[in-house]
Amino acid sequence: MKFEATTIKDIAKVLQLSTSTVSRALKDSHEISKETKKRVQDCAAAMHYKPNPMAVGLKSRKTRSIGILVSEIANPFFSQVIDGIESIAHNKGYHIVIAQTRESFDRELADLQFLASRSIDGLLVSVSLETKEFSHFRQFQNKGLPTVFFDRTSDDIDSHAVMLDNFKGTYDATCHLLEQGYKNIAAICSSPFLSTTTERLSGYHKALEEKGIKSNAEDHLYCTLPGQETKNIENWLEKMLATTAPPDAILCMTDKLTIECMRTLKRRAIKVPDEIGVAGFLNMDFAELFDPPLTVIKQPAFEMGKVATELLLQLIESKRPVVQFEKKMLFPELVIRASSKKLY
Amino acid sequence: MKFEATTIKDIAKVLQLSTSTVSRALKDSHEISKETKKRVQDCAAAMHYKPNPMAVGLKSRKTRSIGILVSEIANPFFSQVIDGIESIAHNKGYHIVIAQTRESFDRELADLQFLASRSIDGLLVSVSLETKEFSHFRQFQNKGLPTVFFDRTSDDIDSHAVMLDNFKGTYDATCHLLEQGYKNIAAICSSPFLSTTTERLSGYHKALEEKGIKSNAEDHLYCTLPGQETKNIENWLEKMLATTAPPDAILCMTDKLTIECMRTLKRRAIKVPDEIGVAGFLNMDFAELFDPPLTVIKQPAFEMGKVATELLLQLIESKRPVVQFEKKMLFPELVIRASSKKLY
DNA sequence: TAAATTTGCGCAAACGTTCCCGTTTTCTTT
DNA sequence: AAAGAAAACGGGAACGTTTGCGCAAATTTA
Repeated sequence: MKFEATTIKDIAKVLQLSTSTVSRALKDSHEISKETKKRVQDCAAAMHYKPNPMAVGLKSRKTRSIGILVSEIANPFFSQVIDGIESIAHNKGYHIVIAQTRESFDRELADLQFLASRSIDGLLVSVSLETKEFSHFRQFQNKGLPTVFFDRTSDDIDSHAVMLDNFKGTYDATCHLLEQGYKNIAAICSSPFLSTTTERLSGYHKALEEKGIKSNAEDHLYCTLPGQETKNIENWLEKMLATTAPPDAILCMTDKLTIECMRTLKRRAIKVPDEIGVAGFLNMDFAELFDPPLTVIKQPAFEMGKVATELLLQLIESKRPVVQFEKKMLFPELVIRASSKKLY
Repeated sequence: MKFEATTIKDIAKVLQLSTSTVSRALKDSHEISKETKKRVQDCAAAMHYKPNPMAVGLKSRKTRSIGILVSEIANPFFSQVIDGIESIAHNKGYHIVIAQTRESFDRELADLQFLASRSIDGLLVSVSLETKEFSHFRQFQNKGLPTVFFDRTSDDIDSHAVMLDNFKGTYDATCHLLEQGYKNIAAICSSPFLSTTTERLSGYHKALEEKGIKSNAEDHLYCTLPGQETKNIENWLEKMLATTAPPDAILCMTDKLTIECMRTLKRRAIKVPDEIGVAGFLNMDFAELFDPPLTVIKQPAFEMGKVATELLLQLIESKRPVVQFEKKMLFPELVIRASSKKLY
């Protein structure tokens, strides 16, 4: 199947002009007369002329498209971020091209190659669960690929980044749980190699510390393997409940973990918040409809997508190499609901 | 910022060969000697050669990317579909390029232009809420753009399509509600111009008819305007509850409407299912965690994305124009939970 | 052993744009 | 009125690939 489209040549032939003149006329160049410009532009409109992006790209070495590398498109948080990215990109005339790593480092590597082989002008990345070092990104950055990290990022990479104030998120949530009177707050978190995890853990620890509570690391569950969350939580909970001082509250540090934690508690018929309090990250605007309504830490996901894209476009369109990088921080919102209200 | 990459020319220069030989050697052509091929391929690997997609695209008129046009990326149903699309596309070496209409016909038109101006090899579409006719798609199809519709589609378009058995979805759900003893089942649905809406309505009507119940159209709420769902449902519910025979159950015909309906009921402190039963479309795997656990019609969204993409790639890669079009139908799953269990 | 075929490679055009240089015509300037 | 400048346009190379054709050398066939 082929797709015939009008080119500059077609217009040139119809109007008895050269392709250079047509090209310039379409660009509203000063060295073309008013009348010729009008003729060309009218003709182009009539013939439904659209510049061939690949020809333009080949000349200009620009594609007007930006790549997105995330772990899972269907994760509501990421799809909200992508929504934000698209909204800015669309305004500025950029396409978005998406690849997902499914939390695999190998796929991250492959996708990066795939995207970076000059079919994108810039890259927006949230690294995979398995990613422990960033040399592959640095390599492409050094080759001139503008890159902005969001959500999951790292200190030892020189690049723009947009992230949540993760510390504040868990600090506030933990303080809230403590205020409610919970004494023994356990934590379920993702891979300890993720920046988000360490930041969230330290917010949690800080809050405990301030109350003179020392948290023992055995209370933490690290879900390092993607897809194993349910089983991990199940086993961990069993173990925790059997201890002499079982937790009276759980803080879940990612959306998926919050959901899976609630699911496990429900399956085991453990009442929330009666028997155990729950708070956690969750980026859905209907957490109020849960049983019980969930206390959540909400991220400005859409906003994060927008900010990251603005930074990236700024990078792409800058004339001279950028050496000063910005780290933008966005703020979480703690929405308190029944799941964390201690009943006396 | 520029992005230098090795080209075929560079390899040719290093190896003292012509570009044509290099090109052919990389394609494993039979008219190049074994040794030369090896030299070229080794050299290409060493220099990290990647073919320039735009140059290839310009020659071949293929981009190895497929466009996706949906109303909302962040809608969980669509993001699951996109997940399915990506999984197939990635395997076959295709990029995905996404645009969202935000339910606006004008944006649909603009995005279609944007995508179709030869930067994609094929298109996957779920039309906007406002779309009442399909001539714009037909126009691009006739120009040779392979197009596959999914979810929201139409009978009067000649193209592959993948859709849900919407009739079965609402028929089964309505039968279930009737079996539970609900007598007066109201319906909340989306725009009546959408294929999904009419099909879902007819499944609902058929089930009622079989029980000798005639449904009056005044019981239906049509949410035609995107973003107005909450207000519409609020007003409609108020009106309905004031009638002499208020509904004892509600069937919600899209994910968003199900959520908004539950939210409204909760806000008005109407007990489900005690005062009113609820069932509806919802594509989240944690509907069990709602209060009450929700009876839902689940769509195989991931599967839908996969099937649609397979059809599209088949279309793209077919030698001769395809004239026989397939309509594939996928089946919904009714998951019965507490929200629709009538209490006696 | 001469003719025919095969093997292996290079030349150059093409894909649709852009842009650096001309070249011609018209308009200023002195 | 002659010279210079500006205005308006065309020629053609280049971006990185692919591919039909041509051509020499090596190999097979009669």
